[in-house]
Amino acid sequence: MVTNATEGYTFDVFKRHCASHMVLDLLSGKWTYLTVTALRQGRMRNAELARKIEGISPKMLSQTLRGLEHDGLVSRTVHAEVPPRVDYELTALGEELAGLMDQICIWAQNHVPEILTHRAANGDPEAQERLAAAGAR
Amino acid sequence: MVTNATEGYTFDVFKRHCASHMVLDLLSGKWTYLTVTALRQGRMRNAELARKIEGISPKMLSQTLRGLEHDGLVSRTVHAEVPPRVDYELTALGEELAGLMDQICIWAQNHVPEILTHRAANGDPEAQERLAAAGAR
DNA sequence: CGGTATCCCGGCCGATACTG
DNA sequence: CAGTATCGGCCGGGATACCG
Repeated sequence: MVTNATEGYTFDVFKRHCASHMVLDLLSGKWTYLTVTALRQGRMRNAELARKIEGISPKMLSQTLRGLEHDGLVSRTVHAEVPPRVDYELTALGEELAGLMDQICIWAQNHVPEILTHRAANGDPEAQERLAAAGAR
Repeated sequence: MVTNATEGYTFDVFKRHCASHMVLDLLSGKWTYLTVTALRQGRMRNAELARKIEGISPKMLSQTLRGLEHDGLVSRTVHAEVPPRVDYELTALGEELAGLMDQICIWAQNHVPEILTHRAANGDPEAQERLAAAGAR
């Protein structure tokens, strides 16, 4: 229920609240992000994706894709062949989201050193190690 | 280790890989997203944030903020007063990310019905319920 | 008021093994 | 090759109680 409901304000709060949860559902998965951005490169079959994402288990790939399909972000087309072949592709909806996600991905890429520095300054041993490794290279 | 390392290709893969994990670390938290976007409204104290985010426990708020501070996305300033007062504010770095996150948030807001429809079509009972409730209003 | 420590559960996710 | 079923560990995160 929407608690702080002043007149005329209710729906916006509701939308905010609802949207937030949707966003969380969409992003929360460990692999969702990688899968979506990987699919930006175009229609792709299962094995291809698995190779791109590197580290994902067949189970999680399948599971993630089903989740995305469930939300209408990814379309799945099965070809009646032997051996079986399945293609995945971003829908128009998914494409929009993927674009936004990619922005964040790019941002993250460009600021990795900066963030790493902050972490190291705050005593994160892993970050310090990474920085040292990067410096040594 | 980077497995599929062709010459000259290694570093990009490394960057991608590294960035991906950073992104995941940044976004994975259930509350990170909400906290960051909430902070977009400006400097704010703990209790204020707790009210804005609605549903977050003190523990998770604290924990999330510490994580963000750790990465240099949020600055924390303590005022020597009684009762104690602490302000949180996005850093320049955090502001950048917040802008991007907000894009996704807005996108999600605008596409809630669409996604809900997809989910309902795929037999998600909760989505069906929500749609019915929205329709009845 | 702001923050932490402790307990504990649900579910995410990985590994493995198996069907079509 | 695509996908599922099952088991199990791990940890995110909620509730509660407690310090400065």
